[in-house]
Amino acid sequence: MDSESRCENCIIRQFNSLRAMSKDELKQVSDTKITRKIKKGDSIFEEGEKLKGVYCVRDGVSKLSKLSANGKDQIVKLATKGEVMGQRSVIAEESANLSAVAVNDMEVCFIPKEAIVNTLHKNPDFTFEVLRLMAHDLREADDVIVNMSQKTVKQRIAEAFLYLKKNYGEDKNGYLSLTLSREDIANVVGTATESCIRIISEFKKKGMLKSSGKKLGIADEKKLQDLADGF
Amino acid sequence: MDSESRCENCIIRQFNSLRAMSKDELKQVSDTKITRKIKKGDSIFEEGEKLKGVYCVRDGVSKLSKLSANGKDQIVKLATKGEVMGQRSVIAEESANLSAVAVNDMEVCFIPKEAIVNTLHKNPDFTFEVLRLMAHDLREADDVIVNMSQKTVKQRIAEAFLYLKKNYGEDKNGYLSLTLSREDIANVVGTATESCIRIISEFKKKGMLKSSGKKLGIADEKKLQDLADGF
DNA sequence: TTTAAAAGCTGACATATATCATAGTTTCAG
DNA sequence: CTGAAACTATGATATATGTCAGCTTTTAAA
Repeated sequence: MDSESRCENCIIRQFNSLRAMSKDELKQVSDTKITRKIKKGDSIFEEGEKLKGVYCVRDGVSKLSKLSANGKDQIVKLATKGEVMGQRSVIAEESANLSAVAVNDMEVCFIPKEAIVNTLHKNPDFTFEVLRLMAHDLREADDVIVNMSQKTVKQRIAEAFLYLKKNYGEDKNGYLSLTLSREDIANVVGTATESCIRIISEFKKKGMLKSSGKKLGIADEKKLQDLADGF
Repeated sequence: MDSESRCENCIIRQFNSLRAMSKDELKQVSDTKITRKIKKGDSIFEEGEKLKGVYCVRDGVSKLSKLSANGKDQIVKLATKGEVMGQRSVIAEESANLSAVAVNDMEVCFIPKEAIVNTLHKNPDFTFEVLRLMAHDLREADDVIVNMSQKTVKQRIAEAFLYLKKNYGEDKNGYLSLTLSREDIANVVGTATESCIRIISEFKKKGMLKSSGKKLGIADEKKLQDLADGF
């Protein structure tokens, strides 16, 4: 599969609308995109920046985070292959509210906002699909709000590991494919790094998590799930 | 202003698209809507319910909340005159993820989902406007997530009062127009009712809030803002 | 008007979590 | 290979917040 068609797939998968975009429109997106390689730890865009387009993740994982007043980063979302970053800012014509930083080496393709806005205006089915996805995202955001305010740090960390397994899978030995630093996990669940480390150690002692080198794996999914659910 | 045109205004204001909806479409919405009166404390729809349409708030305020595993309600949003409830569920074709309960006596109008979906499919400008609003909402949801996980309860309560003043205003004596119970405030900021009561008392002692009867008012906005910002 | 229920308040106490300090361990650039 | 920097780990302690219990005041229904 060449890079052109792979990039189209990003858009198509994200917007779930192969049928909704005409050949011409796809062609236009392909013609205008630019591919970039991003090294682990490097930034793709920063909070407050005016985005000139959206970024489609072709390979690797990016963390989308926001700096809070107390100087801590809160990771709001992890974006992986096939996902698009920056579309909210482009659609709402607002500056980016999140920063995007590469969790590991990445490849992203850039799609100028004109191409997106153009298609949105010309192709109602496409727009409707984007709307449906955004409605779904909004629902998920509500769930996150409830979890953040009602669950304990332990429960949220348990959930984070279940999420990592569900969304990124595990290798043949049962270790999570995506390895995040303790600090990143802490920033996902909104806690102090030390607390995160302590709880992970506790989970290992209790046989819910296992580790091998710097890899972490889920050893007892049911126990972890029960804890996350508050039992 | 008769009730028909007022209801149209709800939709128009919410979707910010007077020009985007044709006369015929507006007519169709008017023809299909049903008006309902809701008493304080009564429910408009429940979490998990399949909504047959959206509700447009014509008068009063509704709290949109979700029951968490530990049995506490988390209020995710307050919907007031001109706002529409249930559109996410209708657009994403998912069951409602939030319950809507009247904070005070309300009047709402019901718009069947066919009318909405119909217009969404036929009128791309309308769809694009809805999309823009939803993109904006999603950004706000991200901000709430960051606040919930990074700010203290005191900061969040301070913010809640500033929000109430900003969005619902105050009477001539400087008391908030919208009076919420301590429990409701606690459920907005995600804390225990007792903690909320204690902190409100503290704010009164420190001259940041004032009270008269069951009304609360902001006595020192700057102090409250500084606290919310972490100074 | 009476009275039960809901809301508001306060104290005592338990506990989760943050913070600070220190040290071992891994990673990686030079 | 080596040293500095980043990451992981753990203890001691402080603090914010939740929980439980009892009480008063307000609200609203009979």
